[in-house]
Amino acid sequence: VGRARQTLETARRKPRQARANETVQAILEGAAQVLEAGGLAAFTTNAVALRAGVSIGTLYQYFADKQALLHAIAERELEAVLGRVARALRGEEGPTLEGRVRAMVRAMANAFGGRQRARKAVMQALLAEGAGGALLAPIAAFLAQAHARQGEFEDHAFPVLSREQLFVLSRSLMGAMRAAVLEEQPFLKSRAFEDELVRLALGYLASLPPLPR
Amino acid sequence: VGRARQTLETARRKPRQARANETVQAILEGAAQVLEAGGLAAFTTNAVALRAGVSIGTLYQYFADKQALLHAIAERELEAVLGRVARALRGEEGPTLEGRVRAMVRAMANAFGGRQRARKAVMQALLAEGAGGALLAPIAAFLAQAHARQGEFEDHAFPVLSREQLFVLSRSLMGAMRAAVLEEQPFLKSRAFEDELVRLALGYLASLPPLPR
Amino acid sequence: VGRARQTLETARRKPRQARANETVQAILEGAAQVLEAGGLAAFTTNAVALRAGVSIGTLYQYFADKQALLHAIAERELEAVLGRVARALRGEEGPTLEGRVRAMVRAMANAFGGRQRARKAVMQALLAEGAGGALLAPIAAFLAQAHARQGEFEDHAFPVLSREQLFVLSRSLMGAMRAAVLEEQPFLKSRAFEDELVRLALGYLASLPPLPR
Amino acid sequence: VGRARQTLETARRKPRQARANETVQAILEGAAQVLEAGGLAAFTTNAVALRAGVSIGTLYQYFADKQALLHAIAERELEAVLGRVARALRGEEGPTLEGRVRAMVRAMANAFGGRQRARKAVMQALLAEGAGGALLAPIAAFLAQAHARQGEFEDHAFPVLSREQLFVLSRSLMGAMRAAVLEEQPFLKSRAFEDELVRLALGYLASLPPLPR
DNA sequence: AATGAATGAGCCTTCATTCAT
DNA sequence: AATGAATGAAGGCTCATTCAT
Repeated sequence: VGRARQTLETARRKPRQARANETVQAILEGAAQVLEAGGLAAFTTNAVALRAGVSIGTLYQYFADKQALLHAIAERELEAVLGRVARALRGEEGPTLEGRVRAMVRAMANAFGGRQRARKAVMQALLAEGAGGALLAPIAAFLAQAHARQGEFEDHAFPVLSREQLFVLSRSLMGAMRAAVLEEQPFLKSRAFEDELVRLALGYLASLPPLPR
Repeated sequence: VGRARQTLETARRKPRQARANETVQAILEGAAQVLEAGGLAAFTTNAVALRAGVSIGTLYQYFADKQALLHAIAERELEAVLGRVARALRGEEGPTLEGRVRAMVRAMANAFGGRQRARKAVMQALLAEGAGGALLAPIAAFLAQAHARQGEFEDHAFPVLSREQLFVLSRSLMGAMRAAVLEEQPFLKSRAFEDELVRLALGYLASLPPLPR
Repeated sequence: VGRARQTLETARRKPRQARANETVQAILEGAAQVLEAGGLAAFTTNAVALRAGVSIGTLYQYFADKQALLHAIAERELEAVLGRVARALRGEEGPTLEGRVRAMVRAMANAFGGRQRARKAVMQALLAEGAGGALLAPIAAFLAQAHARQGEFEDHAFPVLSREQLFVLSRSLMGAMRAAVLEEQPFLKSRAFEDELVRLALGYLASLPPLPR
Repeated sequence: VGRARQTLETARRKPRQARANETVQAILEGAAQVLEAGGLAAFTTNAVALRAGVSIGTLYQYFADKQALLHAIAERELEAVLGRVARALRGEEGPTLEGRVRAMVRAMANAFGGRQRARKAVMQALLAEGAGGALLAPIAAFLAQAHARQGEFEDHAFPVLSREQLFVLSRSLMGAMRAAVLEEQPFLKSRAFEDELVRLALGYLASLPPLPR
């Protein structure tokens, strides 16, 4: 976003920055392709540069190191997903709790533009350095605030969730989805699968004690 | 030489295997220690050999390559866990559905003898090569057969689960646990966390339609 | 284009040269600063351009390569020193032999405007390519001519020096000073150090046989 | 020397160490050759390994990094010289002050087995990291203690030297010799040159005030 | 005259694996 | 059965230099 924004703001003033932006995009795209094609093992800076059609030196002009590149690609994809997830949770695609959860599930299932291996690799890499939490932060945040925004829900009382409950709810959903990705389950984007995920979330919420601390 | 050795083979087999077994155990233990101490990044074959007190050559006498070592260590730990998980599911530590689920959750949470970093590293490594599914096989198997063994449950009607339902139930549980490990959550072995996992499973089961196909 | 430009050449030369000169000075100053701040290791053409506030392309418009830049900076500083050294040797700051030697030593010790690290780095770089001798040429020249200019000295008979004697006298003085710079000795500019250098030179001269060949 | 000794001591016990020792020597020799042939610029770890006839991996098995290799080569050569310098200063090759100084000068002039470029390169490298002082430590130490050992000298009263005097005496000698090396002066090992260096040292000592503080 | 994006050769270093002893 | 010295492919990264604009 930072860079994309810059392009818009200063495109006129510094035509050179336009080229730079193209290069950055090419690198990110190349990185995603390498990841998709060969997973984390094939993800070398040289391979990315090659695929992106730039020199290795150019790559390092824009990304401090390999990790930075990984973060950038994660961010790029995440940005796209999170926008849709946020809209879903805000109820813009259906006001009921179920509607929101369903929309969110759908958005997550379609993350990374369908590049499952790349998605998998990025996940692994981020988890490996302990930055995996960031992927879920927005979802956790929504759930954490849901109680306070009780009024928004037409059909459901939303309990305050404890730390552990929050964790279990978000991670179990993600876990199921992640497993479907990693195991390349054919039903990943099916309605039946989506139904079960929604049921899992709603069933869990329904089973919570009426008056949690 | 080959023949002469063969002649002695039977006589020496026992003691040889004993020594060999010790060596293998030493290597596996060393591997677990290296993993625990430095994570996957420190997990080099040389480091393992050093920690195990054997030469690198010896290590390769027992393990074809690094992956084999990793699989062996995973297997060793898995074996220990799976035994307890199976007993839990069989109802040997409490006949109710909740009791079984709870015992299973507990067994899983205590896997790897408490060596969380090693557990995390092994998980990562196995996931990286797509072998992660193996971790869930026994649980999936149990759930798949639960309906058929309806009689075993004193307190609960156990529905037949569809493919998607089976998947969601097992993977969401594992996913939550996995995330707790990978994110090094402090509450991994807490009672509160255990409660929520049990609730997740039971809540999901309870939310299933009365008469599934 | 080439011709058209030539037509204008004379008219614009002055202002152009003025700007160009500013740029060159900025680059040289930036180079000195980089050298002083980070030594030879930090002395990259990009770093110099950045510090000088010009683009890397501009730097290369004025300096063929990194070495040329280094030579230029050495020359710039040398020019300043040599002027003072020459005046010292000419007796303009004290007519006696001791006075001249002392003034020379002082001038050398204050070279590079006190930027010791930069001085050290330049020395290293020049020595590395065997151009170190240039630093001493003027001094050697003076000594070589001193006998012929016997009349200039009020207090001392100045012997003709053999090739080896000339060499030893000049290089030992420089060597001591150089070492003080490279080892970053705190006493570099102290009076005590200066005294000893003067003593070294005078003591050596006094020990020469009365009638050298 | 340390390693050579080990070979003799443990040659029987650990034949493998003999091979290792050979390798180390080969690497050091290769390093010296590379340095001699192409100076510091050509001194890459790959070049050294190639010249030494070992793989790059082997090189790194014995030397932590490039610097360590440089230090080792410096140490190896230094050890050889310092032994002779020490003997000279102890008076074992002539009891008079002049005899000692002369023997020392000669030992230094013959340092590095005549490999001047290698010597130069090593000097530069060590100076570049501020470790240059070590090269002179033993000489400085001798001079520093000479006064206390007054009785050893049959022909000379040896004054106590101040820090600055010690520095000037040792560095000027080294400086002249160094310059002769770097400028590849033909008289480097001539008697005439040696005479002048001795004269420089003795002349300086003679010019010191009779009763220094 | 100036810019700065792009280049790519080449450097240092790691580590899985082999094989002679 | 064990040893450990040796190997070398491969990776991350730097930086002097070029050239289209």
